[in-house]
Amino acid sequence: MNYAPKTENFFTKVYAVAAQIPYGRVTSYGAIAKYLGAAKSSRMVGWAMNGAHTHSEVPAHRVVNRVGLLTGKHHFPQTNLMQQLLENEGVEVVDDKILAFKKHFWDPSVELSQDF
DNA sequence: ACTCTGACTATTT
DNA sequence: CAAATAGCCAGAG
Repeated sequence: MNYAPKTENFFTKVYAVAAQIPYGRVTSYGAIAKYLGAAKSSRMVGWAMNGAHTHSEVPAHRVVNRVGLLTGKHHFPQTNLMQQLLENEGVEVVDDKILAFKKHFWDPSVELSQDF
């Protein structure tokens, strides 16, 4: 399993993982990148999310940076949408920051079977 | 082919 | 503890 973040294959994996984020849970770009074997390519995860809007099953609002900050909110149709969606799922968000982030954190490397 | 940019992160000042 | 620095790598002009 040495996943090389070559190209689309990497994007596909990102979408596959993001799509499996449970309701009311959140994860980070780095966590996904690491799960895919590209911990250093966390940026690519974010880049992938940029095109995730074409994938209806990819809840981009559940993906935040490592401290639970809604850094990607500006990429949503509405600036507040990301926070609204999270709050709607029971995730407390204040000032673009997820409260008790660790509590809602969902680590694919742990929750998932690491088996593609 | 080159340069700049970016939904990131870890490390060092 | 806040700010700067360095890796990272794919897309766009």
